[in-house]
Order: sequence, then C-alpha cells, then structure tokens
Amino acid sequence: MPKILIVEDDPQITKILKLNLKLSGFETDNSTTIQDAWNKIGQNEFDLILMDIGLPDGSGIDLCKKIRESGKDVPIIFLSALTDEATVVKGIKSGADDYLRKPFGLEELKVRINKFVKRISPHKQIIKFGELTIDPVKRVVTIMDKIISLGRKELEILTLLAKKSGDIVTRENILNTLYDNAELYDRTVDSHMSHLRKKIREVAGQSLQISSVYGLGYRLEWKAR
Amino acid sequence: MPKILIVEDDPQITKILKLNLKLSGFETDNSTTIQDAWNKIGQNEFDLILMDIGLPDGSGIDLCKKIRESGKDVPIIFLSALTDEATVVKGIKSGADDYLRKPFGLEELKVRINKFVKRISPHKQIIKFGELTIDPVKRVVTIMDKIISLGRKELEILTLLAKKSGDIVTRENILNTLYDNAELYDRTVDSHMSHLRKKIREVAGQSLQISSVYGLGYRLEWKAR
DNA sequence: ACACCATCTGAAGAAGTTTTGAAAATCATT
DNA sequence: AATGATTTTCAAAACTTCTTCAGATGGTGT
Repeated sequence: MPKILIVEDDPQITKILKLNLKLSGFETDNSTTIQDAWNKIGQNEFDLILMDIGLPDGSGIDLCKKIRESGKDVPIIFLSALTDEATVVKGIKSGADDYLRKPFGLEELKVRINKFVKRISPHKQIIKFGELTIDPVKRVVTIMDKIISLGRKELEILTLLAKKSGDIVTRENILNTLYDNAELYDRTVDSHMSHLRKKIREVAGQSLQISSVYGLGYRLEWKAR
Repeated sequence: MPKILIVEDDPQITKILKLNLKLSGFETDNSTTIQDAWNKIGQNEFDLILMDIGLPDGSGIDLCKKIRESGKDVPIIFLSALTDEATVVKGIKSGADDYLRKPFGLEELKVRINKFVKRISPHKQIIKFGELTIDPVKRVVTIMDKIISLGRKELEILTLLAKKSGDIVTRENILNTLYDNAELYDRTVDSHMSHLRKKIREVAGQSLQISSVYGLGYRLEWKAR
C-alpha cells in the first residue's frame, strides 16, 4: 500500500485529504511543520509527498529544495493557496513534480497522484504461490525458478488456481473464466488440466500438484518432499 | 534541440507558443487538426506534445489515447479552455502527463515542459538491455561487446524490443513503428524477424533471444547459460 | 463388491500462427 | 549503369493451441 505524507497546517484540509486518500487505498501520515516533516522523511520511505507552501515554521519550497539536495527523488506535489504564476514557477523549479492551486478537486488530485505512484493494477501484478510465480504481463511462469511455457487456456487456469492460493476452484469457475458463452464439450477443461499437469510434473515432479476434489473442483498445492 | 509538436487550431495561440518556445531553445512543429497531428507523430520523433482538446476534427483526448495505444510514451501536455474538473480528470486518465487550463502563464508552461523534456532527447539516448546496447544516433549495436550490423528495419525492430525491456511487443506495434501507412504484406515482419534472429544468433548463440509469444507478439530476453 | 458417475489421459484433427528460404523488387553507392 | 545490400513478397512446412472423443481409471454409496 503506497504511503503518502501530507505536510499541511490546516487540520481541516488534512482531515479531508486523509479520509479521501485512505478510501483510495493509500496509507497516510501527516506533519504540520517543516521540522516535523523533515524528521519523518528521514525516518520513513514515502511514495509521495503532498505539501503546503505556507507553513508555521517556514516555506514548503525550502523544504522541497532541502529534500532534493539530500538526494531523494520522492514525488512532491504542492497544494497551495498561492495561485500566482511566480510562486508556481518557483515551486516547480524547487524540484516539485506538480503544483495544484487551492481550492482543487479531489478527483483531480487523485488522478495526478496516480501519475506518480506506480500502483500496478491487480491483474498486472506478479502472482506468487510458494515457488510458483506468474507474470501476467510478460506471460512468464516459473516453478522453482524454472520457466515453463503454457498455452493461453492453460495459463488462465493456472492463474486462477494460484490466485485462490490453495482453495478449491470449481469446474464452473474455470469455465466462466475461460469462456464467455459456455457452449462447449464439458470435458475440455479436463483435457487442459491434463496437459497442464504434465507440464508441471516435468519441471516440479510431485512438489506442485493440482489435486482434484471429487465432485467439487480443483486445488493447487505444494507437497513437502 | 528538443522538438515540440503543438496541436492547436487557434493560430494566435500557436504563434505565441512557437515564438516563446523557440526563444527557450525548442524546435517546434504544429498541426491544426487531429488528422495532421497523427501523421506528423508517425513521421517524426517529438520530445513533447502540447495539445488542445477542442479541435476541428475531434477531441484531443481521443488522439492522446490513440498515441498511447500505439505504444508511444512521448510526454503529452493538454492546454485547454475546458477548465472543469471532469475534463481534466479525463484528460490525464487518457494518458497525458499534465493539463494546463487556459489562460495559462508562459513561464509556468515552460517550467512544466522542462520537467518532461530531458535536454538529451530520449530517442537519441543509448538503449541498454543487459549486454545489448543500441546507439540510435551512430546506429551501432553491440551484443556482449561484439558489434553486429543491421539493416534499418532490423535496427528499428530490435530497438523497439529493447526499449520494452522484455515485455511483449505485438506485431501491430512493430508495424506501427516501422511504417507510417501500414499497407503491406503482413508477413514482412516475420521475415525481418528471421533475419534479425540469425544475426543475433551468430554472435550471441542462444544467450539473447527473441521469443515469440503465440498469438500475441515477441519478447526479447536473456537466457542464463 | 457392485453400479454409477466423475475424472484422467492421450490420440487425432481443426484452426490458426509462425518460421523459413528463395526469389523478386527496391534502394544506395560507386 | 552496375553492384551489393536491404526490403518485401510469397508459399510450403513446421509449429502451438484448442477441442473432441473414447477408453481407462478412480471415488462413493449401497
């Protein structure tokens, strides 16, 4: 979960930001002073910093410069009531990645944040199940560090099984995942399953198995050896 | 000198932009329509695109999407009189890097442009993928410190594959990169691929491979040996 | 143990995709 | 204009995937 630091002295704004970012799946922390923010940045790894400019103990622009001088390249977005061009230019020149004028819309803020925070969408994330990994983007599957090559349907089945991390997957479940209009011979899945098992067996022996649960479906599991 | 494309139908604005960007050391080109812009993007390597949304033959947002779908990651900044949050959000979600509401200050525009434009143009930078290096300016390719000589198309294909660093590149992607008006026999790419593979094999054996991903495209990868 | 159903497996074929080499066309350079 | 390099076309062969099917195997309840 990406972590965002909010540097802002208005508790009202901080509250709204925290609430909204939390709902969007971010973890948040906040500081009301430059001093405190600097300490927190030293102690934590943030994925992004939202920063006001007018702070009780100095200017956010100076803090931004200090952060860049220290060599950190964490994305920084200014949120400021100072809307004049000169300040915006100074802000960005100080090393910030973006500058939003107050008042700003929360949707706009979120979409701008997302540009900087790499949140790999769930269906692009590498799936792991013990020593099995599936990279859905590269379409690479490894078992115990060995690559196996799978057909599209086989990959989809294995992905489904791995996602359920050992829970039972029904045949119907598989059918729905593989086909939109399920009008086909219902032993086809068995066939894929057989091919898939064979390929797994060839690299993993009996360590990784697709066990069938009679009358219910399938389950992926690692066996101790 | 970094090249900027201005997509804008108001000649007044275009004129001011061109003048100012020129003074800041940019080369500029401009289009007044989506159609023309799309052609120019296909024929040139721009370092950044400034784009209006309301254009005579369509929406800049659609053009932006089209550019991203074609696989190009050139920075895009929207400049639009549409100032409502919903449009801004749509614009950025369509793949743009920034969005400035009209009227905007020229200093602010320039400082925002500078965030995205590296003074060394990205398409002139040396590309590395493991022990493969491509110098797009000198047109020199080395694999494991050995130079190989490639035809123009072969070079372009390898460059595309290397830039994607192991991710899948579709045949369509390759076609878009190689040709402006893709009206040619669609097995041509395969032919180039075959030649390219042969040349790579001669110096790298099986270490560096272009694997094909059935039904999807190609992927460049290093094999441990 | 038996009948009954569920599941496994490998063979075969259909449909589609990719590879390859040869030949023709084009391009670049002398 | 001649030469060699590069690009494109083409068609046959090779390959990978998906599906169907039939016979074998396995699990469950009586």
